[in-house]
Amino acid sequence: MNRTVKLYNTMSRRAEEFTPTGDVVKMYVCGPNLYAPCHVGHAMSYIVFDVLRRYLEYCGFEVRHVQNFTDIEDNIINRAQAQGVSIEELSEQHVEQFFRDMAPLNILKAHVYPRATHEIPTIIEMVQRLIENGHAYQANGDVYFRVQTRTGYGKLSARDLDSMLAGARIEPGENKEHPGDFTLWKASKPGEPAWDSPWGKGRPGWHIECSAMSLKYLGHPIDIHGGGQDLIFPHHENEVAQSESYSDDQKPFVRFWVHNGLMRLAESEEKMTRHLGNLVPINEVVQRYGGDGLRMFVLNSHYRSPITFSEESLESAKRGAERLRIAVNTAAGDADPPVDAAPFKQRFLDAMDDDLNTAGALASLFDLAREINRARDEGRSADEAQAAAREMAGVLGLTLVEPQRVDRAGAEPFIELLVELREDLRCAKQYELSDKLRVRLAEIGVILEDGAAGTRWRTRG
RNA sequence: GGCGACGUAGCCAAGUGGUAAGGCAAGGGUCUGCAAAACCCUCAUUCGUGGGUUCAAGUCCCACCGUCGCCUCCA
Repeated sequence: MNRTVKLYNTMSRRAEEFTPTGDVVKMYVCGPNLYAPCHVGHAMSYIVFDVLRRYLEYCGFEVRHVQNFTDIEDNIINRAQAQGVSIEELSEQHVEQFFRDMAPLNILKAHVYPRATHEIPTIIEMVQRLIENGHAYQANGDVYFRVQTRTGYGKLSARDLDSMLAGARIEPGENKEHPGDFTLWKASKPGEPAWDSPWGKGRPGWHIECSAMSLKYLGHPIDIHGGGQDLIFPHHENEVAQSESYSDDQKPFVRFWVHNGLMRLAESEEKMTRHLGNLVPINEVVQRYGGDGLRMFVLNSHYRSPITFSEESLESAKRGAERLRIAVNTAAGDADPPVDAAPFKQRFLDAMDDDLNTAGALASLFDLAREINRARDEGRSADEAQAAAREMAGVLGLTLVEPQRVDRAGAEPFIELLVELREDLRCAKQYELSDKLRVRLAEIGVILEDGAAGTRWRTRG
């Protein structure tokens, strides 16, 4: 399927038609630092890039998806020391947690998950090259990137060195030539994890790992580099500087920079970052609103807009997901004319083409759901339309399966039995008892619906 | 201080020149023993405020008010 997908590129600050360089779309998404569990803000980012990947694949592109894990960095070292464990143990624990958190969100797995500590030789080679071509220098075992050699420094984040210096937060650092220079390699203190290098024992700086790993696993230029807007500066700006300097500006580093807006908390209005201790764990949200609920919440607004986490919005999203689920999963009749999903699908795809307008795409999906429900009420056929709706929901990564609060398979015979007993009670007009059964089942997550064709039941999270 | 966003109904939110999508909530109705679900109807003459451009502006320009983000810990 040949579609024209437009994507907003942070570098050019406008939406551009997306085309890959080769047969395969090379997509690199910045992963988490492994010193604390992921929070809902991370979930938002991974949901956004999951939808981007799903849509590109839907459009017929083959996507090679790489996501790093940062497993060496100050926070990890500090946290590991505080807990009396090695950085390997700490990272391993959070990698496992990461996959446990992502599974219910229906996030497709990346093809490669490189880790900084496994890529030390590549990193060293890269730093060495940067020193050779004059873009980096060593000082007392540290290696810094020389910001002033790059005329384009600041092009991604739309700022220049002078205006950055106007801000008060740049620390000069005694070893740096220029306050804006950043660390490529950091000499280790006694007791810290360290690797041998031409500059002595040390460890990589934060930014260099992504340049090294994207080069190794995808090759430059990469088509899409994604992450949260908080990474634009300094992280991604520095990646651009070092990666393009590495090839002496022979190769652009990234063709499309894609950044999602950030999530913040309603009450405190504070961004949910872990250093503020103000985080909402993913599993807690999933338990209350379901994976689809969280996804709906994220996709109901544009990925570049900031969103505010609130119970009300999550509840609203959860209810919406339920509405779609019922529309798609409840059997309709077989009379003519069947529902024609084509115009809804068209609207859906047009919205997705337009810089991933998931809110617009969802609107079309909801309209289709109404058509399906209407047809069902009229006894008309909706099988194909339901299949189309499932396909559209699938592009958005919505599962539309019932939440697993009740072990459906195990409980089924017993629920059926209760439904049957309740039918008998209703026939005998024993409504007090039959209503009690319905109420009690609802409390444990089983919803009964009495219709003309008998009683249907479903589960609810 | 520098750079950049945003302000659309009770809440969330789409919509970048042609006369306001969608979801949630609310009210009325159909169906039902009662519910639930679903369907139908109602719910912004109006898009922070004031000017301007235009035949036409939520959409472009200017000013003002307000909210928020980034400025080397951050998805």
